[in-house]
Amino acid sequence: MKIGYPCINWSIGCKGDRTFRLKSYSEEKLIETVENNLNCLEKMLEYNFKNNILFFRITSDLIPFASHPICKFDWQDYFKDKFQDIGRHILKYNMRISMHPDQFIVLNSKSRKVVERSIAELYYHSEVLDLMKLKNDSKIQLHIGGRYDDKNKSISRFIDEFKRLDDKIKNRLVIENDDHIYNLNDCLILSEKIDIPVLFDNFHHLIYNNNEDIRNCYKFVNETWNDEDGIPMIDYSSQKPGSKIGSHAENIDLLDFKNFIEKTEPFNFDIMLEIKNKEKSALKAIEIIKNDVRFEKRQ
DNA sequence: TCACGTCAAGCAGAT
DNA sequence: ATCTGCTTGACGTGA
Repeated sequence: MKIGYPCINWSIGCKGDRTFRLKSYSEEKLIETVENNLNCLEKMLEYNFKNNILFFRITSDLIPFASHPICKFDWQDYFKDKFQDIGRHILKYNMRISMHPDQFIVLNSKSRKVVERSIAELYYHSEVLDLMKLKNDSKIQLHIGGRYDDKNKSISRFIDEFKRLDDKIKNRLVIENDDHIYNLNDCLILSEKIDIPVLFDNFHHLIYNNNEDIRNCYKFVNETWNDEDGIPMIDYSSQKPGSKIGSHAENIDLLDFKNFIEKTEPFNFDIMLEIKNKEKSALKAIEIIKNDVRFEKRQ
């Protein structure tokens, strides 16, 4: 059971998601920015290793405009050695990596242009993981997409597009339940059809579910991940007190987290904390697991 | 140095 | 119609 946080570390004064405006695009600027981003990524991973945080989500902004037509630069080749170096560290540290393309990536869009752009962006994500030579247990997590007033047709479009994807994307893609269109049940049904792992998001599930027995959920989710995929990844968050339903907490709610871990027994997962203060909450979560003998066997 | 308008990209739901 | 949230502010021009 690895604990992680997404994309940004607030403690080390360096973030790996620096970008710039399309208008100011130049190769020099791209190289300079990516150099910074990769160096910061390295530092964040070092910090994580020292603190036993062995799960991390790499930002989609690592290579700005990587999938945009304006980018003709062969960043894959230029940064090949650096990527390999980072990848070697990840493997040596026994870390797990995920990525999460942002809201513009909609594989089941009704617009062909949006679908093509989405595929290009997914390709970029898989290139990053491939350049680091990470195994297929490093995943790219995506929601199923839009509803467009017809869920069945929209799911069919997802299936059609998925089947046409390059194997290197297919081998890394996992689907995540969202909090208002496609819930866990939808993901499990789709998973059965195209054999794709389901990444369970407990907070989305809390907001949007089918009143399932939670232990059954973990059981079914668990079955969608095979040996090559690694143990299942889970996104964990809790409600920000006093805020709109669905707002992610600033700080980890230790009682809720403990409760959550207890309920997932006996399954083993890697847990991504979608909590705003990032590494601070990860450190607390790791303490909880370390100090509870019941959780020992699942480490 | 700082204020502030704007930023590659989609979609749904609230106002 | 327009705004907001999503995983998250921050780029960069103009004064």
